[in-house]
Amino acid sequence: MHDSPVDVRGQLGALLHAAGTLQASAEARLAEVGLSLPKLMALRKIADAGESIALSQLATRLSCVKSNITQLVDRLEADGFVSRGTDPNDRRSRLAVLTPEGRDACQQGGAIYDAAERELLSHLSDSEARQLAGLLEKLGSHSG
Amino acid sequence: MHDSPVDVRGQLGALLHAAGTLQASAEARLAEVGLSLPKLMALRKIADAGESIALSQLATRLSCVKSNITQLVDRLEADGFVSRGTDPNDRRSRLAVLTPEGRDACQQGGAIYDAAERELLSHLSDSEARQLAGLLEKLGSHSG
DNA sequence: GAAGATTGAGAGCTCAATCTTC
DNA sequence: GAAGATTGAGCTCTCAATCTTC
Repeated sequence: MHDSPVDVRGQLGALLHAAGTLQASAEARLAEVGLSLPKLMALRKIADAGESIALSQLATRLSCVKSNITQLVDRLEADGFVSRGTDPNDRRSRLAVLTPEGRDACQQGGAIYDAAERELLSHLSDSEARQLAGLLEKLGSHSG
Repeated sequence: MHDSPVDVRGQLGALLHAAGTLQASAEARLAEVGLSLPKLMALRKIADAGESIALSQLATRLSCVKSNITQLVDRLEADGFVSRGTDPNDRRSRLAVLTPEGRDACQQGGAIYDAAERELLSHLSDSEARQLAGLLEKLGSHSG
């Protein structure tokens, strides 16, 4: 449930550890509606794109490799949250289409995720939240 | 190479994203000496414990499940960085023992990791680094 | 029975190679 | 040939079940 069992003796370690803890916490709550973080993120992207999106586009928007999406959609399809459609304009392309069950799961999972986020922020004052966002951005902008 | 392809529209997402990016960056550099982050963390723990430690202890110190350690040590053993020993006092227990190659890898990987950490911190002033540490600690203390 | 380790099944990720379609 | 998707192999991780030893 904690994906990164790393040491905590440094800033890098502290950051990774905090992220891992938060991620595990979010995953645990999402499990109650049959979702994981990656699954929820995928569902949200599909919903954002208007209930249907090419697998290739999904990979780009989730910043991951195409083969990963193939498998993620396989599982989402097995869950009944997504179905695969075809693009009439390009027979190479496959579409991930949200099912009614997928829309429900996205709705519920999204609420859980947003609540987790609000709870996270509730421990920080507005100015602290802004500080954190700024620091993370500063860190992120230097590691491409 | 990026373990968490999550959305970035919130603090939680931003944190997870920053951690993922940093982790990917560290992994990429470690790959040059044949190591991954989990492998390095394990080697460091073994070294810290005096070049030898029970698998059970290793699991505890890396905050992960025992079966994960079994497999991680399998790979480390295949790499030639670790060998399995027995505890004369308890025949149930198995020891992870650092090989000379493992010690070298730990040394080199540790230097790479520390350099990555220094580089990370170089983008922050001392007071910013303290702020970040404080904020992360604040976040972490409320998610058990 | 409890503790230590392992095995089996499976989620989530990567890369390299392949297949189809453009 | 290039783009979209998939498959196969492998890493990291979890949980449940098992085996040995205490």
